Amino acid sequence: MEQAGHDLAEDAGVSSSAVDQTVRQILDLIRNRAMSVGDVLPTERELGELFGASRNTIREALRTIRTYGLIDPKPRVGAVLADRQNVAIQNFFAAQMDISKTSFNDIQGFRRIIEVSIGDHIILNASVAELGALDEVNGLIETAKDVQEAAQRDFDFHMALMKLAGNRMLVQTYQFLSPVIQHIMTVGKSIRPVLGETRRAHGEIIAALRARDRIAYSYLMSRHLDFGLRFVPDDLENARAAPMVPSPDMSSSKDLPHA
Amino acid sequence: MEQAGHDLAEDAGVSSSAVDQTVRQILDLIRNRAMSVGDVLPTERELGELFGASRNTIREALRTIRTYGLIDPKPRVGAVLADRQNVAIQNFFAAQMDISKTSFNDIQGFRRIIEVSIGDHIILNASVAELGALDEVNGLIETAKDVQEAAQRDFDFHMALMKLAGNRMLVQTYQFLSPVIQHIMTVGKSIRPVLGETRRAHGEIIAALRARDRIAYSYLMSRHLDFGLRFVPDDLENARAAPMVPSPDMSSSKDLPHA
DNA sequence: AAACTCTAATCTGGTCCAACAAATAAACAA
DNA sequence: TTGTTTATTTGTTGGACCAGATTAGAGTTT
Repeated sequence: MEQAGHDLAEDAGVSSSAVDQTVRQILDLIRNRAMSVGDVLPTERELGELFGASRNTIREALRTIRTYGLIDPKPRVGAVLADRQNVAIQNFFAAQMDISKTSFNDIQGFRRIIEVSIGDHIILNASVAELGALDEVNGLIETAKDVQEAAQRDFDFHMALMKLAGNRMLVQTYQFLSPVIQHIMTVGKSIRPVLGETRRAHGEIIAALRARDRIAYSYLMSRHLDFGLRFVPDDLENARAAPMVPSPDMSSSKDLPHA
Repeated sequence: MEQAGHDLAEDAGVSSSAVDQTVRQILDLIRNRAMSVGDVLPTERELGELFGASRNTIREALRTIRTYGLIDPKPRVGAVLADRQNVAIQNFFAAQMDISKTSFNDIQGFRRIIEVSIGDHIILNASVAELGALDEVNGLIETAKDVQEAAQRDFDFHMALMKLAGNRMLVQTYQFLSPVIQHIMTVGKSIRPVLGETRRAHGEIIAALRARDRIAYSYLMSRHLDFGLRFVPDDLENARAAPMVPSPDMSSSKDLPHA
């Protein structure tokens, strides 16, 4: 049976499909040329000539890279290196159909494991000034105009905590999960909007950190996360009302600054 | 900084590209027919006729769904509904994160945070039989013929622990880091090969779990990780592990070092 | 007649090709 | 400056062929 027990790279056959090879080649191209966001890839025809593949093959490879949120093709310009992984990840999770209970519980459980246990690191690393900045971030929560912005502020606070732990892998992982976490927050807040309570809970957490009280931190953070999760329904089906299922790809969304 | 413009919910994508529409249609098809893993989608030609799109468009849409890990096309059969999100999520991981920018200390610190704090979850979730299986995995360590295999066995033990915690996100994250972790282990063991000590330390950890003693687990695991880290030099720049370039799709995921 | 073997037709995804449509950056004209 | 044209690029289509696996069937053997 197909079980996850096996390691990846079992057959490691050198012969993969032309599209897969092209994906690798394009990613290598991006890496070797040290391209960054905003740069444009060669045109599809040029890539085809470069790698000896037809334009259809190139397009399928670009479609994969595009699904990762790494590029955003524009007519007349080419594929622009993009930074839309958050949208891509959101689409990824939205495409999973059994996303309802298990996956969200997994992610919340993952948060719980991480956030509760970083107290020690924050206590060791964070300065008084940094804790003050935390207070400032927390204060913004109640200025949110709508549910989505409130979720954004809430997430900002937890992300600020992550950063204080002083571990980049931690921050990257949390960043990776940010679309889903914010979605969970949005759903929870739209069901039960209690910005004041959230702010107070965050404040208590900050106070525990100021007192360098790791026991209090663990308790308060654990309680805070449990409380938030309580109001997330088991079936997130109606959650589709929230902006969880945008266009499958990024579809060159124009980021109008004011619209 | 992240651009604050959240464009997710605004236009709801009334007029997206044909490929994007097709992706949605195929996903809807899967949902409406209540298809599950193992079922086969209609052929590309049939889908094209069904949705009024050319086969190339269908193929690009399928390529996206494939990148999500939802299907696994097989010649002469069709696109089989698959359950390869674990591989897919790793590719998304790799596409977003630049491991090279995180130091090995970051990754070890990340391990420490996770592995030390999952004791509670293992104590709650793991049965006696599962702890016995853990013993079995641990016993294989001293059968390793070379350093690399020893690192593999060592990693297997820690991965088995992760799985006992009962959180898939955790397992996927650990799986994603496996090349780097195993590399660290390999370096450490080649500097100071102490398979017996490792096995004994693991045994103590298992004993703590059997006794449902969370304090002992935290202490022993923490000591174990610190001990292993002590013999890893700080700069592992020259000895990079496998590159973290994502395998394009799930088909035959291979982590061959380039060059 | 029934069972087995080998072969050819058939169906699938994988790849390629040529063309046209739509969008738009850039050059150009008013 | 403003509107228009042009050229280039992606988006989409319809077709073609290939490699490989499955299937149907003819032929052979029991």
